[in-house]
Parts: sequence; C-alpha cells; structure tokens
Amino acid sequence: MQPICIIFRIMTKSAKIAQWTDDETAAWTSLVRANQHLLQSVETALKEKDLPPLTWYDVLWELEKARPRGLRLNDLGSRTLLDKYNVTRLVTRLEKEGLARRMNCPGDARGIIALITPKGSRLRKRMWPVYSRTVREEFFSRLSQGEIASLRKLLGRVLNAPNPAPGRKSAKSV
Amino acid sequence: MQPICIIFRIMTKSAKIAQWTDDETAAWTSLVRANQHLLQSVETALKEKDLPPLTWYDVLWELEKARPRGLRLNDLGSRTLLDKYNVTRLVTRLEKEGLARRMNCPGDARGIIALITPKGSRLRKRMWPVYSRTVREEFFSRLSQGEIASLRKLLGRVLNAPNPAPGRKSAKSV
DNA sequence: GCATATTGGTTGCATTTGCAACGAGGGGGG
DNA sequence: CCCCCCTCGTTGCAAATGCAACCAATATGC
Repeated sequence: MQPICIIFRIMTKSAKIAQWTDDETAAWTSLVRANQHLLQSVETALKEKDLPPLTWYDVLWELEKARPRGLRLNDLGSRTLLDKYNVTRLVTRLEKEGLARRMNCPGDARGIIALITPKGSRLRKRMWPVYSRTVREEFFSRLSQGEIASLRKLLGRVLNAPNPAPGRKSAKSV
Repeated sequence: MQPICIIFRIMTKSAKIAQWTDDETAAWTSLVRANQHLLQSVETALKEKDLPPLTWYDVLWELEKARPRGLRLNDLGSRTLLDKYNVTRLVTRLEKEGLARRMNCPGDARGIIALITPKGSRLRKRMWPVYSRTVREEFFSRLSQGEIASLRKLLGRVLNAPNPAPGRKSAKSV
C-alpha cells in the first residue's frame, strides 16, 4: 500500500535473487574454500613424497575397480568428471609411464579400453595412504561421525537434484 | 584374546587410518563433486554471456571492497587464495582490459597497490547477477535455510581448525 | 542402401597454471 | 654504514587445461 512497499516489490523483481543472506554467503565461501584447502593439502602431501597428482590417483582407482575388463575412455571420463580431451592425454601419460595401457574395444571399433597395469596398481597403493591420511587429518578428524553423515546428506542433496541441462534436459540419466 | 583380535590390532596400526567408512567416503566425494559441479556451472553461465571467468570476479570484488584505497597485491592474493605469480598476471590482464590499474605503494617501495577502475566496477556489476543466480539455483534452492546454516557450520569447522601436528590425532577437535 | 547426424577419441593452438629463479627494496644486528 | 636475510612482485620455462576442428565408426532417417 505505502510507496515503500511498491519500491520493495519492484526491487525484489530483480534484486531478490541477487541478494544472499549471511548464512548463504558463508556456506558458499566455506564450501569453495574448504574444498580448495583440502585438495591443496592432498596435492602438497603427494608432491612431498614425489607422487603424481590426485587426478592420476582418481583414474588409477577407477581402472583398478574396473579390473580386469577395463574401462572405456568415455566412461572413465564421466566417472572422474574429466573432459574427454583430458582423458585422452592423461591416459597417454599413464601409458608412457607404464601405469596403464590401451586396448581396442571388442564390440565397438571406435572405442578404446584403458587397463591398469601391475605397476599402476602398485603406484596407486603407494598413493593411497598419503591421500587417505591427509583427508582424515584435515577433514574427517575435525567432525564427528554424525556430522560427517549429515554433511554427506546435505551435499548429496545438492548433487542429486535433477539438473536441467541448458538446451535439452535428458529425462534422467540414472 | 582370540587370534582375530590380535590380527585386528596389528592391522589397525597402519590400516585404520587408511580405511574410510561409507559416510566418510560419500562425504568426501560429495564435497569434491558438489564444489566442482557448482563452479563449473558458474563458469559456464558466465561464458554463455561472454563474461570473464570467476577468478576475475573474485579479484574485482576484493578491489571493489577495498575502494578507494586499493589493495596490495600480496593481500589480494591471500584474500582470493591465489598464488602471487598468479596475482601478478591476473592484475596485468585486468589492467590490459582497463578494469584495474596499478599504483606504487606510498610507504613501501616494493609494494604495488591494485585499484579497480569504473569500468571494472561496471563489469563486476554485470557479472554478479549471473554468478549469484547460478549459485542460488544450483545450491541454495536445494536446501532449506536451516540446512544452509548447518552446512556453513560444518564446513566452517573444517576450515577454522588450528593446524594440528602430524602424527597426533586429536580425539575431538570440537 | 545411402545420405546424414551422432558418438568416441585425438590433436593443434591459445590460454592458464605451477615452479623456480631473479631483482629490488626493507629491516635488524654488528 | 654494511652485511645478511627476508618480503614483494615479476618473469622464463614447462606442464596442464580449454576450445574447436578433425577423423573414423556407428546409429538414424528416408
């Protein structure tokens, strides 16, 4: 009724979305910073022991789990959230180090299957304690089990929401 | 008493740290993935509107807040969690686009102060709605206010914990 | 069956990042 | 004042990343 109300209405049209509460701001920055800090710690710890970066671990781990049949590069990419050109080059590098190898895909002539080698397995096993211990020290040990569970729930909610892709929303890729 | 117990004891010596519960694993991967997904969404949204990447926003925003006295490159780096060589180059790029400028630091001849220009301010203002809306849609809107608050609390705990000495796991760092 | 789109993977090029070394300036102890 | 060491910012070089074009193989439409 009063002018102020009208102004408020008009403002909210465009500004309401743009305004964040204190909690929202802090939650967002904490998320970004916590993640960055943790990843940084892991990378540093790995480097200290002359071990390759975390991305290598992720790939090796996926290949390890996919043993012995291996994994299409495409699937490897979607599991590790790596773009395909990045997968190509990462696998090439792993291959060069003897940690993985490529194989033609039986059913599909354009597909390539990546396999982990014994050397790759051994490297992954050496990386794991460093990775694992850092995350425990910097992350898990600072929260109770219950808190970890609720963190899982909350963050999972952010991820599992149906995400309308720009342009074409796939029905559901579950 | 039983052998199994002894084996367990021995195992835990080295393996306990390395073993993650289901909740721990899921919490960690959710954290990494949620963060990655959100940042990716923001970057995509910005690119769609032909706007510069998120790092530019962060820097511009810090400079905006530091107006009109500006900010030492060093401080700018610590606020944005950027390495110093990265700050140097980012500011150079901004300068080249007329979004910021450098100034000698009065009290300290080796210091450089970065200032935002009006053009920089305008750009930041144009970026904000895109940034803000994406985060709201993909993050805030999927949680209740209470959940956001507890997320803030939990993640804040991860960040604010004092640097613990390695080898000593605090029983409870609450 | 053939033209056309789509998928899977690779590669060249430009941009960005990480690392390590450097130069200039400042602060403290002799 | 001089020397040593530290901080601040920059830069050269190597590696990683993003983008877009590309080829080969498969799926789709007529």
